Parts: sequence; structure tokens; C-alpha cells
Amino acid sequence: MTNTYKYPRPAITVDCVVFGYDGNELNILLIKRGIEPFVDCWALPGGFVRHDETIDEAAKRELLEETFVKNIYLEQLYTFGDLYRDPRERVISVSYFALVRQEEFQIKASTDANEVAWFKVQNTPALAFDHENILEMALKRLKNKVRYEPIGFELLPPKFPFSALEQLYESIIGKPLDRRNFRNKFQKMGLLTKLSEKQEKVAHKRGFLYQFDSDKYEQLKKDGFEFAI
Amino acid sequence: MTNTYKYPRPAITVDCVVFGYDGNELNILLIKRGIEPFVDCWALPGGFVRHDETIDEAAKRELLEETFVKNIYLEQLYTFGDLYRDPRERVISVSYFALVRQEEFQIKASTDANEVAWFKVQNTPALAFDHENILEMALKRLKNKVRYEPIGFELLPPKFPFSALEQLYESIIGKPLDRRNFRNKFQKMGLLTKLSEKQEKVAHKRGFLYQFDSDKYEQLKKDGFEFAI
DNA sequence: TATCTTTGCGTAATATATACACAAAGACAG
DNA sequence: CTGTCTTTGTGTATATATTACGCAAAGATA
Repeated sequence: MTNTYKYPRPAITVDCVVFGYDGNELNILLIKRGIEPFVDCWALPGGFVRHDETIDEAAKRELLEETFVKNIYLEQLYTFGDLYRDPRERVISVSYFALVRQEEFQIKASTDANEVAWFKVQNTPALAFDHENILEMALKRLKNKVRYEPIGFELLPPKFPFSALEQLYESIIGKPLDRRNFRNKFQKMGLLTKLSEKQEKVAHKRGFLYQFDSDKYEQLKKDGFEFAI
Repeated sequence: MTNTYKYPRPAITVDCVVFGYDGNELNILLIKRGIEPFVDCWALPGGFVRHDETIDEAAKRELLEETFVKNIYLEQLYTFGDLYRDPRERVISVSYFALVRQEEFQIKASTDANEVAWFKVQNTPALAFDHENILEMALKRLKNKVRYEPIGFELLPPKFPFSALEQLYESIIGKPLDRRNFRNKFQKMGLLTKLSEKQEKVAHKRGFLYQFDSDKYEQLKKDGFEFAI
């Protein structure tokens, strides 16, 4: 590293891949752009990094502005730095990967004259810029990560029946799991607390609700436990 | 994303964590800084991203300038964007993670009046900026990655005895492995070609040399094979 | 020729992953 | 209130993978 270089410098943005689960399918949050370039095109929520905030703060802020949800699972994904990602000028984008409980989430009606909507991951529209690449990378990361870290719980409500957990895993991994083996494995891990409450308003036998025990998880990790499914 | 923002903008750098293996220990390449800030302090090789190159190209270029090695294993690691990483002004750094065959490598004597040297990973000096954080992250990534992708071969010479492979894995993972189980596992995978050549100039029974068969690996991957050790 | 170090190999014991089926709960329709 | 439908809840046998472990032969050196 020699001396600080001069202008022109690339602009820096953050883009967030926000995953939600509606109890049925894995969804992703998109906004419809109100301005050029790619006006009226769907895109990942994101924006410029301010000079007085870290990149993580920028991601949190953008997410809050778009989703009104705090204390979300958020991690950095990858940085996209090709030359012509943005037709206006050079823009380097640090992408983030977020998981939200779609239930708790209120879609903000048209910020900056933007539409905001959930799309099924399996059925997304064409996206602005290189956002399809970003989404693809996020999906890969989610699929890998869900198998060796208990991040699935970030997508579920705090109390859930076992079947919800299984369906979530199936929809992320993309293939069916054996229900009995899945239950056995999870139960042996001891990360789930069985509540006395049951599901309500279901047209069949009601299942018990469970809670993820994050304290227990932290404790087990210290002893070398490795989550895997 | 609204409109392109104005100056001031952060500067963008790349920093490379270059791992090498000398047949005995895992090493990392550092340069001694010739200018302020952190003059005379050891640091990761890196530098500013030019306006006409992608960030990957910047990393490759910096690496070539420092190491004279091309066609290296190189992947993006993480982007560091805290406000005061660099005391001069705001600098966002995209870090990369590289593996080189230390044998093939020629250390360039004092570029820009800089010293360049290999350090044992277990015995690194204090580093400039937040480079210790970057190194820590790179080490974690390496330890994880070496277990589920055959990247270890990037550090070894093209022909190596089985013991070299085992020692490499042990020094990366940081604990001893059972020699027989390690061999069995690797041999069952079928990724190694046994050559008719043997080790030379060793004061004990000479072992056969092996080669990593990357074509076979690509082929197996297509059929759903997953490398793991 | 004895000594030293490393190579090269296989099997038994244990743990983990997979495959698989049936009875009970509860809503709803008739 | 009875039958039907769907989902819940559970256990075992089999196959597969992981771990632990010891001994003879090669080759250099003294």
C-alpha cells in the first residue's frame, strides 16, 4: 500500500438479500425501483454507504428502512466489484444476507415511491444490475449454512410445531427429509424445548409446540458440539 | 438506492492473506511497510483498487507484484469497513485469501524499499491496521475449507509423498490425525494417482509419490461426490 | 550387520445414518 | 355420533462410516 489515491473513486453500496418464510415457502424481499437506471425493475433493497457509518451499519440501516425489523440475523455475504455493474458509474457493492420472521414483518407501503414485495425464491422476476448473481450466491450460502448452523430458527416464529421446522428445512434444502429421522436427530441434540402448548385450529391431530434453546446451544458449543443436520 | 452520492468517498483497497507451506509449517507472507502510517510495521500485502480493474483483478495484480506467482488459488474472504481502520482517512478493504506453493515462490527483494518475508502462522509479529483480524478470519476459513474442499493440494508440490499430505493437514487443522485412517480415506476417494517414482534422499524407507487428479475430482463432483476429510 | 526411522497395510469395535410402518388425535362431513 | 381424513408421534433393524490399533519390510546410516 503506497499513498492514498485520488479521485475518481468508486461508490460503495450495500445490497441485502432478505429471506423470509411464510410457513410454506421460502421468500425473498424485493423493491421496485422508482428511478433510472432499471426504473420499474425489481431489485434487492440496498443503498449507498454513508461516510459516517460502517458497512455493517449501512446494511442494518437499509434493512430497517425497508422492513422496520430490528435485531435480525444479518451477515456479510460477498463483495461485487466488476467494472460495469452499474451503468451510471463504477459502484462496488457489499452484499448482505438476512433472515427475518415474515410474520412479524410489516411491509412498508411505497417508500420513495417504491413498491416492496415478497417473491417466492423459486419464482423471482428479472432483477436489476447483477442482483441475480447476488441472489444466487445468497441461496447457496443459505443452503450450506442451514445444515451446520441452527439459523433456521431465525425464520420461524418463537414457538413452532415440529412439522414447521421440517418443512422449512425441506424448502431450503430443496428435497424431502425423512420425518422420523429428522425428529430423532433434532431431539437428540437437545436444542429444542418442548412446550405444553399445542397447535391451534388445525384440521387434524394437534402437535406440541417447541422453542429453540439458544442458551443451551451456546453452552454446548463451548464443549465442542457441532450442529449438523 | 437513490442517486449517486457525492464526495467524500472511502478509498478501496485489497489485502491478501497469502499462505504457503514449506514442507513443515504453515506460513504467511508479510511485507514491512516503508511509509507512514505504521512505517516499519509488518502488514498484509495489498494496495488500492484502480479505477479500471475489478477487485479480483486488483488482488491478482497485487499478488503478482509481491510474489511473481500466477495461477494461484485465490478467493475473496471478507470486506472490512469500519470507520477508523486507517488513520489517514476512511478506507474499505476487500480481503483475499491465497494459497501458494512456497517452493515455486521467489521472494522479491525489497519492492518499494519494502521487506517481504514468510512468517510461521503460529508466530506472527504485530500487524498494521486491522490486519490481525483479517489474518484470524483467513485462518478460520482455511481450517474449515481444507476439510471439505481439496485445497490442500494448492500448497503442495505437484508430486508429493503421502506423508507430506498428512503433515500438511495436521499443521492446518492443528491436531494429529491417524496415519492409517487418513490414508484409507484418501485412497478410497480415488483422487490421488500413485506414481512409480519414490521419494529421494531420505534416511528411511522411501515412499511412493502421488499426484492430485483434478480431472477426476471435477468428474466425481458432477455425480454428487462431496470431498471431506 | 545391527539400528533407526518411516512406509505400507487390514480388521474389529463403535458410532452414525438410513429405511421403514402403524396407532392415536382431532377436525369435519354426513 | 360415526366414519373419514390428515397429521402427529414413536422405535428398530440394517447399512455405512468412523475410530482405534500393531506389525513387518524398506532403506539409510554407523
